[in-house]
Amino acid sequence: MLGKRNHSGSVPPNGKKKLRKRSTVELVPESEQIFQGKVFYYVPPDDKAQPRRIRINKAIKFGAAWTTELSLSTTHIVVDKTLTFKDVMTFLKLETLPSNIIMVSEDYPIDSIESRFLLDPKQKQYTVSGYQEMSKVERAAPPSPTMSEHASEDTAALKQPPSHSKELVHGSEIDDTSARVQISQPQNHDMDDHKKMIKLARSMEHIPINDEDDDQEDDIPPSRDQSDESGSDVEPRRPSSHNRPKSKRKGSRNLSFNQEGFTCMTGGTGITTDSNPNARTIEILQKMADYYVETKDHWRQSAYRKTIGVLRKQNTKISSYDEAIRLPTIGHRLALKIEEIVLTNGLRRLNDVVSDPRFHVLQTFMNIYCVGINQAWNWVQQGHTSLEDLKAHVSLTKNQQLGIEHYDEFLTRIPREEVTALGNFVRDAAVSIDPKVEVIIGGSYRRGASSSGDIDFILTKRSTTSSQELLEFLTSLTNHLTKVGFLVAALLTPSQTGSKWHGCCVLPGILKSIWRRIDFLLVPGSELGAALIYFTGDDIFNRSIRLLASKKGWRLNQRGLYKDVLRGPGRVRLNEGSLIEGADENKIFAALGVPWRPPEQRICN
DNA sequence: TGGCGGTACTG
DNA sequence: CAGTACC
DNA sequence: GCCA
Repeated sequence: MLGKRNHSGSVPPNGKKKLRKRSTVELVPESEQIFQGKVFYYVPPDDKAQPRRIRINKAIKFGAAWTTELSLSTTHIVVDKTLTFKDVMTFLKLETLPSNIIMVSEDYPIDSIESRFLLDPKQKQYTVSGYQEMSKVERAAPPSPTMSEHASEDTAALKQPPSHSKELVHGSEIDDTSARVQISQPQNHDMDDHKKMIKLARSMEHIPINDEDDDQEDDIPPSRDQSDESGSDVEPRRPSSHNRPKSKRKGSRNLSFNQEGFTCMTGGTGITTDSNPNARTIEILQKMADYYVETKDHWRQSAYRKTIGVLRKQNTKISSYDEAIRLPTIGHRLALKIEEIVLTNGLRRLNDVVSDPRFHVLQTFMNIYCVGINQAWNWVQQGHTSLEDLKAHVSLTKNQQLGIEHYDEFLTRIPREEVTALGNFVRDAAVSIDPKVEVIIGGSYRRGASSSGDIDFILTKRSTTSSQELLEFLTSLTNHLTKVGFLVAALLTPSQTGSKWHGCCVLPGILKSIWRRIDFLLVPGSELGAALIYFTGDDIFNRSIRLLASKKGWRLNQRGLYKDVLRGPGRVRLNEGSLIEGADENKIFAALGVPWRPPEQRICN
């Protein structure tokens, strides 16, 4: 039933589908792997039904990769015979089929395997019903109600949107690092198998990566900084051979984890690594991380970002598998990849992705403010290739329109001196409205960055105990700053219980000044410490220290550190907990057993 | 095998 | 609710 | 992706 399915589907809120390792699937000899380099997306995209599971496993056996998330590298959509073309397009929320994806019926892989050869997908028996009519005539044909009972069950499954978590299953452990190249070039439907094979062979010849040159690293001199990237996570490191779990700290629970392993315990070095011996490796891994954004595989992306963070801290070049695997957060596959990068100056897998023009389009779209992976992916799927396309053909929210209008500006970094100047401007205005208000610049600026992606302000007042008490002040401030031409747009304003304001500003009186992203956070004095930790970051540090708190049975957020937090299955929080400390940054560190470190040493990314 | 931060706002 | 954002 |  559909209700049940939808319900259970939404229970694991982050789509925890997991990559099912088919280590049990034994591959046929490589020469017989007719699906080598192909990536199959099945509809419905699961293997819950026994027959489909068997078919999928068989395809994997013959070299296919199986994905449950449509992505740039998908080569085939394999459709259950009970479904029509329109069903599939509706399910995928597509208007047209991307030209380089082949849609076939479920018989296609089976027959190909039998004939030991990639068959012509255009043959009638492999086309999905409704496909030809749709492509010939351009009329909106009503869905043919010719479905068996079995079919209706499967269409019910389609109600579940194709979001969340992808699985890419290769038959062997070797997968992506190895020579299993993803073929992502357009494969015209009228290209015959022979030509395809030639093309495939050719594509496997190149090893080095194309530097698509768009990455002028400019000057990111000292320090990293915040908003250039975000959304990684942190977790304990391997117990570093020497220091053992040792005694428990403070009144905390039975600590069955190694606190020393948390990134927040050591933080960043604080040293400004200008040139890192692992720069090239980092560059490639960063692109891999970008690629995994594309696949919506958030956690895999995180793993890459963590690895990048670790490599950045090394002052020697990590060249071999053995060197790499000893480092925290670097496991078997990343160690393999690091070795391959050093050896070949690139990663074969990546080459195919970055050379796909859609990859760049996707990245372009995602750089629009308030456009994320899902929106960007949908637009790419619909065939849009430029910001002009979007302006002309899709409906944009107000913020997205602003994002496009000021696309380059929002990507332009703000020199530290300008942040200081903007800060002074805000401070003067704030104090003139309420002399008791304090203005603190947070974000990468507080971490000492020489340039920032945006400007973050904490607005606080000693005597206050709730952010609402500052709402009126905020209104006066934004009104005033708007009137004098400092604030030029509001992107997000606080709800009645809210505490954040997002918008844009310029330094008045400067010709052709650049629009800057600016954020205000209202903070009562009683929460200043927690807010400082939050607003100083970086994001990796925040995740690490919050995870640490959670392992102790506590909770850290931007308002305070709380104890006695009960959590249910999946760490779902069941209660608020009771406040340990909120006002003093230092005391929060101390309570958690984290050695104090100044903001500059919280750069973990 | 199931974790991987915790929150606020929009549509 | 999903999506996007903040660090 | 990695880790407990």
